[in-house]
Amino acid sequence: MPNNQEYFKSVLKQRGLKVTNQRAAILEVLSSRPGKHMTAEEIYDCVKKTYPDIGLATVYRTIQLLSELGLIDKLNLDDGYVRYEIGVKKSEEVCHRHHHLICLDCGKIYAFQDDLLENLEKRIAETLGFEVVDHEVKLYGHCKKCLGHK
Amino acid sequence: MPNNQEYFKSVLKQRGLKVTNQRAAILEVLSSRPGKHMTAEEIYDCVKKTYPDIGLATVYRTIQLLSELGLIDKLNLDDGYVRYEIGVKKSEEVCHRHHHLICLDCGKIYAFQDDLLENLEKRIAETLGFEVVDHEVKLYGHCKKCLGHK
DNA sequence: TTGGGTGCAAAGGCTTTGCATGTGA
DNA sequence: TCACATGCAAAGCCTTTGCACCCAA
Repeated sequence: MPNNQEYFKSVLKQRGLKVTNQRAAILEVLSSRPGKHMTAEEIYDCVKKTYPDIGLATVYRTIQLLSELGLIDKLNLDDGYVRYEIGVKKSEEVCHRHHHLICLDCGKIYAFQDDLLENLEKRIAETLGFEVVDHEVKLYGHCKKCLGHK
Repeated sequence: MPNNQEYFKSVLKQRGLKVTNQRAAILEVLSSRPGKHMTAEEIYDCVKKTYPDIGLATVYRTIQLLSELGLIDKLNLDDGYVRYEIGVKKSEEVCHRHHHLICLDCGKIYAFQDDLLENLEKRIAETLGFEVVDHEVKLYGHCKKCLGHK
């Protein structure tokens, strides 16, 4: 994913931060697995294959940085792990975060986009005076595959 | 909230579990604060006023139990604490969980009900074959009060 | 050269668990 | 009576932090 790497480098330089092999390797791991939600430990294990000397602390520090830069998205499934996936934002415009379908049977996570919430947010702004700037939607249920197995 | 307490007792007995003072006290704390989202520590501090000998472990064990029984709802704001609030379910029918508006400025949490998601869920079932049974929606932004302060 | 970055180990902080004692039914 | 519940303290577990060394710019 050279696009991501180039953009990544420019953002870092812009902030006076350094482009290190570790940071590039971590971004590469996530970039090469779009839609995959990885824990810090999983990222650590993957990066170690190409960069054996990396430390877990660096992984934590880097995913926090990448998250702040908006390059990766955070997902919390309340199972004790915070997961990360490569961001889908392609422009500088406001990009509504995609939502997640979580299968209660197999644990698989599906993503979907929907603009339905825009109406809701508009209504909330009108009635409650609350200005929504971000949202997180998680739908739990049973996926097609697991329903078929019954 | 005698209604909650009665229902609570019947559910426990039904499962062969005991109605202890500690459990009743914890439920009472949450019942008397509808819409308030409390951490385990906050519940612990409140319960200690009426039941000084209670242990923090009991609070954790009880909120887990109450959550499994569907009497209280869990809310995770990703700040390191899991919060709980008294459930709003009043009947045995499927009751869609209410949603939360979280102010990024003052941290206050507002609740709202909306049936908008039903359309979305129906569409997801039709197009993806995914059967939604529960959902969690969090909207982040700026509340009326904080917007006024600017 | 040099200030940010990294690795390692230790510390943090919320939550769970083991075990002996207590108690509701 | 007796299985379930509680309190205390210790352990678990994910994540963060301190510090000396390293390295991209």
